[in-house]
Amino acid sequence: MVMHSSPFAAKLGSYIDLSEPELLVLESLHARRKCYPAGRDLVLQGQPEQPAYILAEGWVCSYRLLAGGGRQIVDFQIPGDFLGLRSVLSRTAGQSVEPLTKVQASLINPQDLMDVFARNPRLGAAVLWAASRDDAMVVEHLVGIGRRNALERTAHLLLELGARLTLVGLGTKAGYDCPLSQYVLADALGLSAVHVNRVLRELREEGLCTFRNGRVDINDFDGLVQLADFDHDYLDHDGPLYQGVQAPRFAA
Amino acid sequence: MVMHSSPFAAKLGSYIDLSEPELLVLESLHARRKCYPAGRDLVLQGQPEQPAYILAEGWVCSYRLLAGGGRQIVDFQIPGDFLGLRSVLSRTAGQSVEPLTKVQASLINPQDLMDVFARNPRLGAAVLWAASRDDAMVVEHLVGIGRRNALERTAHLLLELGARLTLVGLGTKAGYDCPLSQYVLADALGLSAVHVNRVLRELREEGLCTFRNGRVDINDFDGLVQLADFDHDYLDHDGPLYQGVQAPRFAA
DNA sequence: CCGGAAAACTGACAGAGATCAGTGAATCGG
DNA sequence: CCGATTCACTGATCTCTGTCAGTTTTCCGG
Repeated sequence: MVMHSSPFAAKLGSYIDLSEPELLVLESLHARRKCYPAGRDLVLQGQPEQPAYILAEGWVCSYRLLAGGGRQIVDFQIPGDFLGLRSVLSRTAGQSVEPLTKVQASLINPQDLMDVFARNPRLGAAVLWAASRDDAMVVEHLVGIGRRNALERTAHLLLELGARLTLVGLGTKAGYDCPLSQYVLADALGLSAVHVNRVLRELREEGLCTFRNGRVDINDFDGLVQLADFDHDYLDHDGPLYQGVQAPRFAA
Repeated sequence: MVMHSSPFAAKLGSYIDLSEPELLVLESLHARRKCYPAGRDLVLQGQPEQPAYILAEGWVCSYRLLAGGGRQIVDFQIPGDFLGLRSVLSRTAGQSVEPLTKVQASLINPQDLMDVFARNPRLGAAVLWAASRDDAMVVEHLVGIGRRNALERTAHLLLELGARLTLVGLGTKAGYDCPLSQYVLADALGLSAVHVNRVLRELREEGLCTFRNGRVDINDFDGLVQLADFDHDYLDHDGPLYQGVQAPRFAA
């Protein structure tokens, strides 16, 4: 793997080899990079004409609010991830997007994005793949909440975050920095904060992993994987389709 | 709304006005229509090169299997819906697709599909919108399983199915035919079949809706909507984006 | 460095839903 | 049309997770 200037390039670069010009194009998307404080939503559920961003630094979550006052976090975004890509396509945002830490993000002009894709089909394919990986993660969360118990589900989330962070150079098999509070974790896992606390304690006592002071230490990777029934495939299987994009079909 | 020859055309036609030629193109996609028995998977999770279909008749579910033997149904597909569209993009199928009844479906050649989109951008946009609606439904299921109790969740699913069936002319506000068993419902709702039974009884006793002998009768639509916190928006908001597809931006 | 606020943590108790172990009702292929 | 299989349905019990009501620890701005 090449040294990458941005997590976004690192992420795409881990699936297709990026040429010098392509790296420059990706860099150009970061032109309007700005800093945003934690807690103030970047995208608002139900609002039209919401912006899209590429996240350069910090953590973000996308969530849905319910009438009863509860919220369900659908996914977390980490550096290199798109924010609100869906709302570019479907006009109205289905979810809100909130920074969980101070973040740096680049505002994306939809038209610029389309132009980039038109001129660099491989990048378009890579982003499309990334979007479809995001969908796969949502499905995985659905499966987890529907069919895994609290312990398995929590282990699964911690592993998933670890895998994603490792991809952009922000984590290893041994652990990663994680700014999520137990309340936030609870909103993502469909649990109460109290129970998240109990579950984290159990993971610690079982010698599987330790989540403390903003740091996740994975003590027994294989044990965790087994407990969570964690299947790495949904995160990094084939990568984007090249046929018809990189080269015409008959050339294969 | 015009009289439509297929549920697929009915679905797309409810969001963009379809011209005569466009209707013919949609019809041509149904060329390889075939019948498939209940229970034999059409798409297999984890397998590469899986086919895609447009469902013409019958009910289908897409699901994920877990190591423990449980399964989580991610979504149901009804006539007019795409099957395995995602696997066309990402090479490997993330979910299996199983017919719940005898079905009729049209096998789709990915290349044909791309050609159709290239020549009929409005149809491409409409299908893209439909795909994004599918994603919104998955998110809605996630929110439901994470934050709604069994009664609300079940009510929500029954309402969602009703709305979708109504769109393609297979249901009304008053009810619809529904071939789902309580076991299947349980796999979709993240509940046990026993509890689904109890929940359905309660919905019946509360005078909200009656699910019996393959028929859902909605007795108190507004009551159900309120109980489920059902927000129709995620199913039928704006429809696809026209800008940049139907006409260049400056023409607006 | 200090005080206040947020986050982490804990025990006691309650409740939603799972599991177990069945009995009736419907459906269907032969 | 009949036996078998699937599906619908029920009560009793158990357990996982939520709720309540705190205390302690950590963090952060002034």
